[in-house]
Amino acid sequence: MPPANTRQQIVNAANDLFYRQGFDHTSFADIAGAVQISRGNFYYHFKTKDEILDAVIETRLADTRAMIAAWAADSPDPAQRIRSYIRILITNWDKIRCFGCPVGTLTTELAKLDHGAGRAATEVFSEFRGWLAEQFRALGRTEDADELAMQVISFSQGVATLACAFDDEAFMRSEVERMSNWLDGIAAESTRT
Amino acid sequence: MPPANTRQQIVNAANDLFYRQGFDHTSFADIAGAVQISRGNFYYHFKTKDEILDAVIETRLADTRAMIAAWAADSPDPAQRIRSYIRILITNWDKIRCFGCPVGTLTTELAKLDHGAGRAATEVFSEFRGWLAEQFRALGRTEDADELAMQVISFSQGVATLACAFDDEAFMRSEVERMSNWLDGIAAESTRT
DNA sequence: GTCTATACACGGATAGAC
DNA sequence: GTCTATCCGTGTATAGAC
Repeated sequence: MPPANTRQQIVNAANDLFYRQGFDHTSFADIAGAVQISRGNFYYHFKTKDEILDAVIETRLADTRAMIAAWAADSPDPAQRIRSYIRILITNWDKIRCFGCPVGTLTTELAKLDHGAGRAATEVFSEFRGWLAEQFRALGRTEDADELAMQVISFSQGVATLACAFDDEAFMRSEVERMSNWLDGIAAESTRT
Repeated sequence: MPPANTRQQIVNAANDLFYRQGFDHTSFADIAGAVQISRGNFYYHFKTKDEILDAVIETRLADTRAMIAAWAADSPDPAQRIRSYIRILITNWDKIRCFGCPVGTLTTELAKLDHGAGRAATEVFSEFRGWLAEQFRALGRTEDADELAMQVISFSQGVATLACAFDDEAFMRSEVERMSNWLDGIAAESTRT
């Protein structure tokens, strides 16, 4: 088949490398090597490294929206939908154990670099946050929906960070289980009324 | 007064810069500038950048032990001791809001760099983990003391990551409050027997 | 112990041929 | 659109004077 759009190949490779090595530590040479393209070439597609970062974040934002849409299509049950989010820890464990959460690690790296794209990177969190809050609202938690959404994301960030540091799958699994039980409790409250 | 040991000054400056800018992104020039020393000079004290990192981690480990000892001296009450840990989020908020947790962000960075010192960095987590588990054991939770310790650390990591991304002090404070209430519940169980 | 000078590789970025 | 060649700053690290 004809190779996909070179620009998109660059973004895909950068997306992966920024996750695995960090943004700052990833060089043009790294990306060029992954795409099998000459270093000089992709200045045709992107003028600066920051432009690549912007494109990567845009891609991640789109991927996030697609993932959320898929979860929404999977089940109409709000609790089940929230569970889908929590279970990313299991689904992506192979990568998370090595590199942590792509969203959390990028935002903190950009914070340390004092990089302007930090706000854009945080948008990915906001996407999850808004959608999770919707689900909690559907469970009758109109007052604290946003707070609960933040708690769920915070939970997953903590587990990702610690489970990666200790490379501890058992801890990750027991925490997912615990969170799932907590969710059952909230869902039960909502059906009781 | 006579300037403190140059070696220690270097380590202190590196400690701070590694936290604020990240290890990889901090150059010798940055450290030299902070210590007001010539670049060439501190090769007398450290042969490589990795050696500075080792010294920084050693310092952090010592600082952690000192902090724990201070908390232990502050109160004999295990619940209060655990609360001291949780309240770091408030105490160090000025820095955490900008740079996250020093321990969590360093371990994840070193994981991405595939740096050998990652294991040493994780030791700082282990120090907290062991001590927190002791406190939960003192509260009668002999079975799941270590798991609870991990939950507390995981909690603080999640809050640090999210509160930093959104620069949201209110969220951090409400979460510290929630965790504190959870702790009260555990402490109450222990006195009931 | 501290400095200056310098070696040398790698980083991002540009020019211009094909 | 893709390549080669190249510029220039910065990064780690060394040599050697003081």
